[in-house]
Amino acid sequence: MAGPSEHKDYHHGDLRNSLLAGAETLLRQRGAAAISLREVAKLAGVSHAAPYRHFRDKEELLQALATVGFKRLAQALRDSGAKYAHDPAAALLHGGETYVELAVQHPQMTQLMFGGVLSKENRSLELAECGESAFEALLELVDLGLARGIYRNGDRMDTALAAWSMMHGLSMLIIDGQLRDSAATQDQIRDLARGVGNALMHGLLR
Amino acid sequence: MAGPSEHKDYHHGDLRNSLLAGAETLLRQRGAAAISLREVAKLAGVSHAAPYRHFRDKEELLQALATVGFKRLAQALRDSGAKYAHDPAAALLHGGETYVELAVQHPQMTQLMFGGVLSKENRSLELAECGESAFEALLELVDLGLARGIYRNGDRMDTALAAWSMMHGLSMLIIDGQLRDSAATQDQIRDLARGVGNALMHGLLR
DNA sequence: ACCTGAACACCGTTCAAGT
DNA sequence: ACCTGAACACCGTTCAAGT
Repeated sequence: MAGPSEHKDYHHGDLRNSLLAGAETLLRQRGAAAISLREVAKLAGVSHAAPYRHFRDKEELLQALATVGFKRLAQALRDSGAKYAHDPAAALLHGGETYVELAVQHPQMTQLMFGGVLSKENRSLELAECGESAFEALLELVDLGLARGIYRNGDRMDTALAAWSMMHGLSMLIIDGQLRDSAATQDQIRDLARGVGNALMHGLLR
Repeated sequence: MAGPSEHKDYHHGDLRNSLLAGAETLLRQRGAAAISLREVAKLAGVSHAAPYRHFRDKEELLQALATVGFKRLAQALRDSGAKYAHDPAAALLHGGETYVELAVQHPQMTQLMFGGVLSKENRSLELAECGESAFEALLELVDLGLARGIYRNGDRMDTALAAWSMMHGLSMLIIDGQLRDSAATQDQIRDLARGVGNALMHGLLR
């Protein structure tokens, strides 16, 4: 578990990953806004200027961190597709539930990914790719249903966007504390996700 | 247009509102994260310690600013209800479109209101009341439809939450730039809102 | 190559002091 | 009552200098 180098001069063989690990700790503990490059450097046992050898600026470190979140999300959605391949409606519903549960379990990460923390321009290629990969995982869930003809609308984008909006909106409302009274426990959150999932599938109208 | 006082000693009869106006300017120009109390004070022509006479800390100023946004939102939803009182489905759809348009027109304000900028605890009474007032305006839109029996689910909370989640999610995805390609123009945004509104009303399933 | 330490221009917040 | 100016402990970023 010790560092790969025995020299005293350079404390790290892999400072970049040490910095990312420290940043994720701060993210979990105190949120994206409380991540300071100087504290991340201190956690890694290095001077406050050292991070600039590995990241152009703070933004680049935050983008690298958000990438982890998008990878996690894409994987979870693909798992839903694999698990319910025989029942495409259940696959989409389960994917939605998973989306909300993941967001609520990692609220700070979700806010970093979707909360306007990162600049809209200058997004790194890797971040863009991981975001698109997560969206593609959703599209594949939709395609399962389209292949069986279960959806009213044949446009995969329309169907995917409606599902994404519904589950994303519920997630953000819970995370931001707008539903504090009715989303306190994990059971309540699952029920909320199922409720809006049901409305998504069958519609509000009689 | 000049200050209400002729004295040179105190530049403001209403420093509190001058500070709020300056903060809103910074919010629009550069986002919530870029609001600094020191710059707000400079915009009002006052020392950097003066704001502390009117706000306990930066958080309190930001909360006062977010209150304005919630009032605007509540009013817009009530207008939809008044305009389409005879057609409750249209009222809810129009309310949803308005929600998205308002969010896209004021992205920085929306992120201040819903983006995890404000602390979840210590929310001022006024902010909480304005948030609840906006939610009540949504519930009244739902009640119009319940009175005519148009909804499958008789629970007003379930219906309201599904509608809110859908429109809130779409708004946040657009604002955060996740739909950059397909939400560039105002017309495209209206079409997206109508598309998910249609899915909300009729459901994804055939 | 990789890191340090000083420096610069910022922050939020506090507090004695002025009028 | 209302505001100022100095002070403190932080920031992100840059850069000459060390090994």
